[in-house]
This record gives sequence, structure tokens and C-alpha cells, in this order.
Amino acid sequence: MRLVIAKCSVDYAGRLSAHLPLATRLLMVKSDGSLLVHSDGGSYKPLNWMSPPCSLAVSTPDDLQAEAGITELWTVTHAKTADQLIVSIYEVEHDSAHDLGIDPGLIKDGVEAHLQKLLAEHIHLLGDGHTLVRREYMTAIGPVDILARDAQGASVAVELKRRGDIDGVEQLTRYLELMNRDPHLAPVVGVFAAQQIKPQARTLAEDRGIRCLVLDYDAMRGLDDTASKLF
Amino acid sequence: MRLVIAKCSVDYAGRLSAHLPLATRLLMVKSDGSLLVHSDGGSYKPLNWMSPPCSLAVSTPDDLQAEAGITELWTVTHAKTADQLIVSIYEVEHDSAHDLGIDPGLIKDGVEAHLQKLLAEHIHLLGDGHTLVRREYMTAIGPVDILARDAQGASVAVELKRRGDIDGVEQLTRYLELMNRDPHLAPVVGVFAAQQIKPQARTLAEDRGIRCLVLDYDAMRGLDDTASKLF
DNA sequence: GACTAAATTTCGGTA
DNA sequence: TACCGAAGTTTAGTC
Repeated sequence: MRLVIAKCSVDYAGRLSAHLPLATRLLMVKSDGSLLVHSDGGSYKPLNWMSPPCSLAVSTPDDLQAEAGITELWTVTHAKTADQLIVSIYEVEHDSAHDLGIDPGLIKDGVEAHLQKLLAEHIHLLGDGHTLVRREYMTAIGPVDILARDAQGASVAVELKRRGDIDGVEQLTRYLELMNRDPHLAPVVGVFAAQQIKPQARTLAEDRGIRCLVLDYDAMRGLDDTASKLF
Repeated sequence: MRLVIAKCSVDYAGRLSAHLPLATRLLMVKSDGSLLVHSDGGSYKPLNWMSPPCSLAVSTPDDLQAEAGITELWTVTHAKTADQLIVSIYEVEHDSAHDLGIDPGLIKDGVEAHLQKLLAEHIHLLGDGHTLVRREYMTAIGPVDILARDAQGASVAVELKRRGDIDGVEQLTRYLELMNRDPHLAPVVGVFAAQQIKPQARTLAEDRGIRCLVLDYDAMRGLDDTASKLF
């Protein structure tokens, strides 16, 4: 990885056109040739960048550009789309190269899969008398997150999201439509469960007779801990 | 901005738990206290990070940690959510600080807004005799990109995307359903317009009686230039 | 490889 | 300021 701090202006021409006026920035050149242009603020997104696969070519400016103060031109070209990022370098304040090796990568834990596992283990959260049929119940158009039965023996299809949005309701609606045509399953009622349900999604869901269930992830982990300790 | 290349392991505890095993990485500390952990590959997303507002505290490891080879502990705490990022530093290979100043920011040009503007200005692209009613026509569930009338006086609702996907068709379907209940507007026909329309989206749209229109951005810009020059 | 859904999304706009 | 949709989204998983 090469790190350059330089006064530069940047132009991108590809899926859109964008321009960065002259300022001091960090240019991060990764070993795959990709380039990130970072400022000293904002969040993790660079001001501008070129994703791999791409190649970096360094050239000398023409007379006009040199007169304007440009000392070096970096042209980064995407290998497939021909998108271009042109960095006009005026002044280099720092330049260093480092050997990082390949990274072992991030290990994640605790997302939607965990929520699904917890809800399956505490299926009573759906209501008294509910029993689990199975997680990831396969249908012709995809897996339903959780299939259960209520106290009356009716099928309950649960769609699980971290944030409940309209598209999740649409997804569940498609499942319900299909499952209700299956005489072994029908009648199937829907439950839209999420840590947070957007008002528009709730309105749409309830309009379609789908019950909304807001899940408290921390409380559910608490249940899990208690259960682990007791048994 | 401070740039540190160091052998380190990283742990994040917040909305999820994540761990990065020991390896050499770039630690970018921005002046707002935020931290990015980058490897020498991947795209612009860091392996791990903490977004502002947050604060960085450096501490010395306890005996056990020191014995394991840790020389320094960085604890980055989010100001609002209390999410924590802990960087255990084993060996520092590079450490430099740079004054970048505030960045003037990116100037963009040529996205969906431009497409919408161009289509509104050349509404005949929808078909002969079409007239523009207005852009961003407000409905109870959100704005329709373009509302027009066809040669017969029927309302035409246009959903505009750069890339036409299934969710765009679903969106337009909801608009059409609502608008067709309004006697002032009904009958409303739908047009799904995009630079590129995925086969699945096209099938779904046409099955619902929604017309698909592929837009040529470059050609439309050409129309615009011609119009600008003529008048 | 293509497509789909999620993301510690981030970012920009509007009500 | 909060909500909503787009992003040069990226990323991970499935078919």
C-alpha cells in the first residue's frame, strides 16, 4: 500500500461526472491498483475512488498543465467499464509505501440469523400456544424465515427483518399468496417481525391483514442467557 | 489526519460483534476522532471503522496483555450509541500526522435527477402526443417521478430508474393502484423507464400492463444540446 | 456467473 | 431535525 498526501484536484468520468477542486488530500493506492481519495472528515466513504480491477498510470503534465502548477498526472482506468479517475497532483507532502500482506478478514457475529435463531427458540413471543414448525421453510419462490402454528393449529408464516420496510411486507405477501394455495398449509396468517417497523410498512401490512411484531433484540438475548444458565 | 501502519487486532462491539485477527493494517485517524481500519485490498469500505461523533482514547495494556505482545490499546467510543471499537496494537511500522484542512467537497453531475429533467423536457419520448403534467407528482405514499397525459388524455405515471429492477416495478404498481382510485386521475397507465431494464423486471412489469421504456442517456443529452443550440 | 437481499450502510433531499 | 430514497453503492449468500 502506498500513502501519498498531496495537494491535488480530481476528476472522475464514468457512470457520472464529478470534480474535486484543489485541496490537500490522502491518496491511498492499494496493491491491486485501486485508489481511494480521502479527506480529513466525513465517514468511511472516500471523496472519490476507483474500484478494482483497475490500473494506475503516472504521466508528466503537458506545458499548459505544468504552467498551472501540476507536477504529476495519475490516470486510473477501470479494466472493464473504462471509467476514468484523473488525479492532478500539484505538491506532494508525504509519500510512503508499506507491505501489509493479505488480510485474514473480518469475523462477524450477531445479525438477522441470530434474531431468527432466538425467535425460533422463544416461539411463544409470537403469542401463547404457538409452536415452531421449522426455520427457513422452503417454498417455490424462496424460504420463509419461520413457519409456526398458532394455538388453533393455523399456519403462521413469519418474515423477519432487522428494519421492517415496505419491501419486506411485499416479500411476505408473495409468500402468503403462494402458501394459501397449498391445502396442506392453508389457512396461513402472516407475521411481520422486526426490531423496528417503519410506519408505512406497518400501514401496508395491517391493511393486508398481516400482524406486526416489534422485537427487542437485547431482551431476547437476555431470554437466551437465562435459558442457557438454567439448563 | 494521522496515519499509522501497525500490526494489530481489532474488536468491535455495537450493533454487532466483529473481530479482526492479528495482521498489519492501516489505521486512519481523522481529525473528528473517527477511525478507519484498512487492508491492502477490497474496495473503498474499511475492514472496520467508527463513524463520528466519537472519541479516541489511548491506554497502556495490563500485564497480561503486555505479555501477549500488545504495546498500546486504542479505544474508540461513539458519542451517542456507546458502540466501541478496540484496537490492540502490537507493533507500529509507521506513524505520521498531516494537516489537510477542510475539503471543498465533491461536485457531481449526471444522475437520476438529470435523467428526469431530460425526460420531462423531451416528453415525446414517451410517445407521440404526450404532454407533461409535472415532475415529482405528490401522492399519499410518495412522489411519482413524472406525471403526463397521452394523446387520448389518459394519465401516464412514469417511474424512472438508472437500472430497472423488480423493486422499481413494485413501487410503480403501488402508485398506480392508489392513483387509479382517484377519479380525477383514473385511468392511469404506467411506464417503467430506465437506462437498463432487467429481464425479470420487464416480465413483471409487462405482466401487470406496465409499459417498459429503455432510455439512452447519451442520446438524450444530445437532444438537450441540440435544443440548447437551436433556441 | 447472475441475481437477490442486507448493510455497523452513507448521502442527499425534503417535509 | 427526522424520514425517505438513491448510491459510481458494497458485500454476502443463493441459485
